[in-house]
Amino acid sequence: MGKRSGETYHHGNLHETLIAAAIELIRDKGPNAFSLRELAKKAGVSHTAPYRHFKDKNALLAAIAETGFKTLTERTRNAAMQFDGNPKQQLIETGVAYVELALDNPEITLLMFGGFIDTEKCPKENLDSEADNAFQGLVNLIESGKQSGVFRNEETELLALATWSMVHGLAMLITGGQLCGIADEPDQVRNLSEKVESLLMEGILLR
Amino acid sequence: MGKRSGETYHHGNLHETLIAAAIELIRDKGPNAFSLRELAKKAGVSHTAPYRHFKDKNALLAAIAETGFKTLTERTRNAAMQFDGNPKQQLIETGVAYVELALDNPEITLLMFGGFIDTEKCPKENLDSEADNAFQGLVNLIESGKQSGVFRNEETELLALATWSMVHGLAMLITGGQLCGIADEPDQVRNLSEKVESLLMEGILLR
DNA sequence: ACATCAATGTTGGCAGTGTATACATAGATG
DNA sequence: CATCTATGTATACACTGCCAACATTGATGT
Repeated sequence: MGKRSGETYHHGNLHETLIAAAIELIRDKGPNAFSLRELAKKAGVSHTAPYRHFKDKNALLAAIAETGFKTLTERTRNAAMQFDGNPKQQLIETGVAYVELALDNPEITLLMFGGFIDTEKCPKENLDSEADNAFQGLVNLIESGKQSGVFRNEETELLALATWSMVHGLAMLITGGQLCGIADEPDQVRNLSEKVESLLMEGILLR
Repeated sequence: MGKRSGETYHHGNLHETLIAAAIELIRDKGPNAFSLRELAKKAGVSHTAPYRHFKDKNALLAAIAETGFKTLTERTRNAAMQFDGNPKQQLIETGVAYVELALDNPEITLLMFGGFIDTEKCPKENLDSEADNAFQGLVNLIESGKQSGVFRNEETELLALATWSMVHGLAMLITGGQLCGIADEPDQVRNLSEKVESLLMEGILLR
């Protein structure tokens, strides 16, 4: 008998509920101050119920980071799609999307890249399969840009890595609070992202 | 009278001892698994002794991050000094030093930039005074490079931010394990740093 | 020289944490 | 309808950060 959800012994879909509630908690209090017991209370279950769905706290955090990588892939892909056929603009918009996502979700971004999650050795397996997806989109974009003669004929992986480093660095500086006063508001961030990436395109050397 | 350090009731210089021991612990187990009580045991004092020297755990972490920023400033400045009069090389070596420091101290780097420390709002005060120092060195370097006609005549802060983002992003990707297999060994890292920064110099657009 | 004090260290305790173990419930399956 | 398995609960333990009360000591002033 299912009177109202929450009154039954079995929750129904604790798994997704936990992830959603955890994201909320992390948004509020940061990835550090996040506790499984508080999460369980928020979800209305006993404090050991989450262990039926996640091996341990780390696994839950990894699942959340995974969703973060998914939306990162989505958003950057969408941004690129809107300027199909214009690789330069695509690259810029991809970067802007990357940085803007970080600005929108600073705590989740820290969770994704801040070393909160123990990924044994090199995270080539589960978690970073998604991170690789985002990177792969960048690689494809650059490859096609090279073939249409927009980008230099350097190793594609290198060009992609440079671009990734640039936007990732900007994103992490912002979420880490290092750019307070310079990049607080969304329009500041977009403006900065565009300028910085233009520099990467044009180079900073005088010619 | 100081028979041997450790046998006296008063430790003598717990402050520095704690910081040093804490750095060791963090290196071993990461900034997340670091506990004050274990630190106290390692230092040979009771589990509340650290509170005589640091307001709370966060303050201790902040102090450690501070030392990290100090060595970052030192190392990058040294790297730049070795190529005085050659702004382009200076910029490259500064970046390499930045990334290499992160590779040498991944856990401390995560502590510095990974959002482990609660810095109230914008960390303009204590902690980031040092971070600003490192950035200021970069600004000076670029300013002089502009005046000697090596760098483009763009806003100095923007050029500096672009450079910083680039190396910071590369550093964080490495410490975050995102570049496993690509940048594990020191020589790989140096090589990658140089190439990536060269790209920033020359630009990635075909011309 | 001695009393006083502030700095530094210790003991004990509390609430909160992650997680292991044993038990309870209920939806699915034969 | 019996049984199995997935899911949730209760209890317990070691550990954590931190607070309050107390102990020790080197420095200070008279």
